[in-house]
Amino acid sequence: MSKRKAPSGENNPNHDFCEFLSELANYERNVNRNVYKYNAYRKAARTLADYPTRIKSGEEARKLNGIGEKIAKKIDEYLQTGKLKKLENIRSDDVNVAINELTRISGIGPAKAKELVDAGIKSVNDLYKHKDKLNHHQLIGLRYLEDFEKKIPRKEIQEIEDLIKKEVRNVDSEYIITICGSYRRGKLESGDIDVLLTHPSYNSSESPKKKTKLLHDVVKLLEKKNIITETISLGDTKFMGVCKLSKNDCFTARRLDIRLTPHDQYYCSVLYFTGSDLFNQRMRAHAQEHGFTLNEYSLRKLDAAGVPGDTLPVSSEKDIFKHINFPYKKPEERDS
DNA sequence: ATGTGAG
DNA sequence: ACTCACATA
Repeated sequence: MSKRKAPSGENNPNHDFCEFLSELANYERNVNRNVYKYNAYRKAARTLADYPTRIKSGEEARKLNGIGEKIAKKIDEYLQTGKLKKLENIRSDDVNVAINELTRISGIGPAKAKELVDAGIKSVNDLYKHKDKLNHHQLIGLRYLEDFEKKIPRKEIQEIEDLIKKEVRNVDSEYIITICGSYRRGKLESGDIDVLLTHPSYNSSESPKKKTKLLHDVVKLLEKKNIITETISLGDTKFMGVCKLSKNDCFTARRLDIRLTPHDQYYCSVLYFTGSDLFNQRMRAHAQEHGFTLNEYSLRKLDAAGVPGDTLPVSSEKDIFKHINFPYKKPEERDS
């Protein structure tokens, strides 16, 4: 789940068009490394996803933003034959197949995958023989490929949450910890564990000295307690790595991210990282319409010229909803 | 420093 | 949009 999937609208009348456009988009990005075509297909897919009724012809689609002659033709072909010749070719293109397999590994994106395929490395199996071509992140991705593709049961995240909170607060009871993502939205399983961390002593105006220690101390502690087992990357504000419920091998390795945010920005961050992506998009649009700008860090009023002013005081998620006059939604209600 | 890739 | 790793200058 750590890899982004296409923003395809679920229950819209043009869902199947969106699907094939997004598959074409990925092909252009991954295999041909053509971001312009990639963006063009994505834009067309977005347009169709927002279109309220079923498209009946290429001609009808042609009138829409981002859809020109070529895509209109594909829509006609798809409507008439139920498939796309180009897509059939792509699906049987072994370079495409190889790239899609290699990008399953955390740390391998389209560029690295292409590089590997060009060097004759075309499968996960081949990778074991060419570990010298991989960096630290990718080696971990390869080692834990099986584990990382497994969903994490809610119960397990709950246990990890309790464990992390207990150990961290035992050292400094003022740390504030929230696990965000789909877990916070009440889902029964998640792709990874996204921990948000803050401390009342750390504000956005603060010296940059303090933060360095705050995150690093937590990471060190969780390593000592054998909760964190691997570090993929560690900066002053973001940790990416691996955790296990116990040091025994019988537990699955899980992707764990910890981000440290200033206390005064905490609730904007919690809101943002709880998602869903679609909900965030909707909420930001609403904020815009009511003369505000909302991001991961702050909520600010826009002046007449649309320039952001002072940051509004926020000491809970509800404050944010209240400020922009958006009906409060519990995390469980934020799937769309 | 700066750019690129990845999440 | 932004953070971190890594390569290259």
